[in-house]
Amino acid sequence: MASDPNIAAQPRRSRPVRVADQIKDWVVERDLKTGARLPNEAEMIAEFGVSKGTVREAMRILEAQGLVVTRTGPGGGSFVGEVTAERAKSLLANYFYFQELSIADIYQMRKVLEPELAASLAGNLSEAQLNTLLDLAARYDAPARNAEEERDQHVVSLSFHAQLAEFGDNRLLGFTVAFMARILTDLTVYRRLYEPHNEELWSRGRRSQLDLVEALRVGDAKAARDIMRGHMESAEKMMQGQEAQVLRRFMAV
Amino acid sequence: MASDPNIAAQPRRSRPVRVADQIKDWVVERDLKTGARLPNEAEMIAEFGVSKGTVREAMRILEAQGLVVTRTGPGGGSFVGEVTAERAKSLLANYFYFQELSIADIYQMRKVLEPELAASLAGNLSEAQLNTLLDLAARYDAPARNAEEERDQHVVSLSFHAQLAEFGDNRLLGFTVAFMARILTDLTVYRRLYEPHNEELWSRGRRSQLDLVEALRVGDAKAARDIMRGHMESAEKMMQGQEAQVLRRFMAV
DNA sequence: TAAGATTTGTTCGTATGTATC
DNA sequence: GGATACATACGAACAAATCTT
Repeated sequence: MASDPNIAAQPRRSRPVRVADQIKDWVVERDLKTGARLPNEAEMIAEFGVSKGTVREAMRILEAQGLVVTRTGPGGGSFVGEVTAERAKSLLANYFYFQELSIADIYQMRKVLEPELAASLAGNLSEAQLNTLLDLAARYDAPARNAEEERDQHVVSLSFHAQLAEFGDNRLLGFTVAFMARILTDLTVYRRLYEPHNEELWSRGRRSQLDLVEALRVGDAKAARDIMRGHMESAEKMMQGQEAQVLRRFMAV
Repeated sequence: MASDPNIAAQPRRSRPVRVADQIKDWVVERDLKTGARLPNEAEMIAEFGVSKGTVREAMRILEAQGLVVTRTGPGGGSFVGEVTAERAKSLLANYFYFQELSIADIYQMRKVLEPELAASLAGNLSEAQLNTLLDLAARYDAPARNAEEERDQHVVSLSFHAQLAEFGDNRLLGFTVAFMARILTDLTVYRRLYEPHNEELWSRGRRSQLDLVEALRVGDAKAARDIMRGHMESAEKMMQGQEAQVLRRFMAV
């Protein structure tokens, strides 16, 4: 109910922050849903007894967290805005900007989560969903001819996994898998020049995605898990071989 | 380098968010570290050619994301502020406020991640760290006598897992495990009145934590993994029996 | 302790932009 | 196109916090 679970003595909260907290409480108390209308500026000024500037700063705080959206014009105003997965990923990425994440760290999680996700999807996907996956796999049916093409294939390959994550019912698992795909997408790859393109690894990776879709179609959870586990192990090897590093940057919200 | 990876046509960005983005770019370009000083209000007004109110709204946006902190007085101003794990958890929790998370969802992930974490810690903890874990375990060495005590034990038990998460080197794995512990801590438990306290489950849970610490001490990764897996399975059963539901609320940042 | 300097915090009045009718 | 109802942005003044002397 309250917006502050740990009521530890804060250093001091500025007025805009306190107003933002009050609005959060206001929303939770009334159990307002996405799209519900909030009081307009003038009403908030009266309600909280603060100036326009303070109200506006409070709204920017809530907007930055994705909790409200604002529109100008007649019928405009502020509305409860659902936090999108995209925004949540960006905000979380900002945290890891300050952390040292290695390829090994990411793959330690991918190696257990992706197989788990694959197994839980086996037999639960529609024909349309399976075809969506095949379409993505088809977008790199030829070996990359240069570094740029290889990077493109890498990105598409990751969107295959992100798509898989969206198909599941478990929003927590789906979000986590999609977030890792996003981190890997924003990767700077320092490829060693003398490191040749490994065609055998590429064809194994492609093969495993097709096999995976087939296992999902026939509902073979164990096969899906095993295929994905093997795929993750090769993928990690490839990344390590390319001495990939996680790119440090802030994400737009 | 840029703060906007997907340059898709946005509906329109207000001046404060554009200023906030410019400041982010400014920080990334110069590779400013935590604590580095940002230009003061007057300088930003001159630099970006906007009013004081706009600059302040931009700062509130960055503050809400934990990217800057601001202090008043001489020597005050705005500084690059590391996003804390606490804040990241709060922001992420706001996303799941709008999602329907079940106990089963959370435990599908816990059952694979916690054993993985335990295994990776085996043999890598100092005596002091092991003792910290034992201290936490000692805080519920007697069966709960009522619902309130049981809830307290639940919270302390989760802090055991959160502590474990902090001891690891993998920040991604650690954050994810700690985040799940936090969600479970903010749980509303609707215990069925006719459901008696299950003392056997309690003693098994306590036993497994002590066994786990021992396995970690002697460096037996396989035992640590197995113990944790069993512990997770009992914990899920207990939660399901209590018809626990994930509490919906906004988190303070 | 007290005064002064520095920087953010807050208010108010006014004007402009934007979308709907 | 004009009227209306909103948010958006500016500028000047004053308040509060905090550091130094």
